[in-house]
Amino acid sequence: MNIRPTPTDAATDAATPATAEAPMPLDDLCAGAGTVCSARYRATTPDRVLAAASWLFCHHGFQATGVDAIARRAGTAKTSLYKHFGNKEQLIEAVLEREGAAWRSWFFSEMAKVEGTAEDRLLAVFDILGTWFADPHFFGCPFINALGEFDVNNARLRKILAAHKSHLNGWIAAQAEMVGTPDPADTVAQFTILIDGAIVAAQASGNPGYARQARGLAMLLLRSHAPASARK
Amino acid sequence: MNIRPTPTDAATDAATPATAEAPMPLDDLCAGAGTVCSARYRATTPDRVLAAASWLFCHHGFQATGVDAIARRAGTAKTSLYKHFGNKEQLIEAVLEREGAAWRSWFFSEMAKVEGTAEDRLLAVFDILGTWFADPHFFGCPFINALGEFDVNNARLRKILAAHKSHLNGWIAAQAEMVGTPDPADTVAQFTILIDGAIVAAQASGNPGYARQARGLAMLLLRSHAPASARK
DNA sequence: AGAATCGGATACCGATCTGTATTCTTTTTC
DNA sequence: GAAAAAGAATACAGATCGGTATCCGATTCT
Repeated sequence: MNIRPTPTDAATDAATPATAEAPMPLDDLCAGAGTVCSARYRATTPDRVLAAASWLFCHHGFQATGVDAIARRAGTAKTSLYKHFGNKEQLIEAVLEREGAAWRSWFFSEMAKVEGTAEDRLLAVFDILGTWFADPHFFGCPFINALGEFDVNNARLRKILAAHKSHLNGWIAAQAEMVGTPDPADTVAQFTILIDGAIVAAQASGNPGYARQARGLAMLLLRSHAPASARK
Repeated sequence: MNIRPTPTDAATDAATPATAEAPMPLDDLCAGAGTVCSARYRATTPDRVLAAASWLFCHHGFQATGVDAIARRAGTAKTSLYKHFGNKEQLIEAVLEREGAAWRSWFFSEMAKVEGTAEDRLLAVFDILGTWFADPHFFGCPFINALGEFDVNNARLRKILAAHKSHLNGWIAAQAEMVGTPDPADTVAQFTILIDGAIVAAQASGNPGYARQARGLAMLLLRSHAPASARK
């Protein structure tokens, strides 16, 4: 058991194999980093740092990842990293904010492909989650992971988390109103449970199938009120 | 924002206020540590260490908690800690195992008070979760928190996690068979989503009400098959 | 061409980390 | 009461942490 990254990870953690040659391409830098990949950062130094930090944070945790390792993987100097982000805390915040933005961007672009009613869209949430879970390098939601790692009383972090959640929740509430659920706020809370539960269950088990189970529960929920009406 | 424990935490983190006097009573040692409290460790040195480690791990995370801080809070010497647990990894494993055992002991003792059918017991799961969430020092499930903090490929940790989950899942499966759900394995998976989702949602929001929402979803699920029959 | 900015390389600082060695005191056990 | 085990106190080792200072090369802009 390893708290720190295993020795075998060194090859993938570092962008270059000890001998400095050409820097790792961006696509490789964030390979298997889930939502990060969809961001397609431009190849500026800050972007490379963010991509490298995302990968390492998600694979080894925030506290366990050192600044030196991030700079090494990004193929940049620690000096530059600090020049752009100030300190590690602000880097973590920047990573979370960009992770959230990248995830939402990906999610809603997938959702834009869905045709049908608001109910169809609400159910499609879990189909999209399923493709996320099926990524071989799926590591769970960075926000949920950060939730357990940092102190409970961390205002800045909880603010970033709340902002991310409110984006999705606002959309769900709008769909719920279209469907005509008796209390959209309740629907949002119930979907929160289903989404977070599916994420954690999939992460813990490595089984993407929980997305389908959550979808089944959501369908049950939507069918429970309004037996056949409420279509928009 | 503080990654490391805030300076103001020092007063509660340390068992003694810098000047070594009488060691902190065990009840205070694990005050507000949620499930740990229910364990009621005996006052031996290993037990004190486990209680102190649980409290600190849950409040500040595993990686962010140093061995020195654990020994300080336990009112013991670091030497004794290492004599009993070998190293920090084994201490973490011991803490998780004991946390799991304590939680299950508490959970099933609460469940023993529930009268009624298997369906009633399955719904009572969320009432019990609700009392857990309502603890002012509720910090989420230590296993879920550990999931995000440690490396994905951590065999020992995942084994402990799986063992904990299988205890609860086995019980749920038994109840599901009594109720007569079409596929008990499906029911277990769906309850996993509801339970984990409620835990994470309550942790993220600080609102214990998610237990009730999850209970509502569970009731919907149980009522969906077998319209009026299947009582045992 | 000259100036200015950006970024890489390296060494370093103080603090903290896990873990150990040593010494002494207390408690248990026979 | 003596032997033995357990624990406290202290200091320390080696490594790594976050963060900074300095220097130098390359690029860009006017």
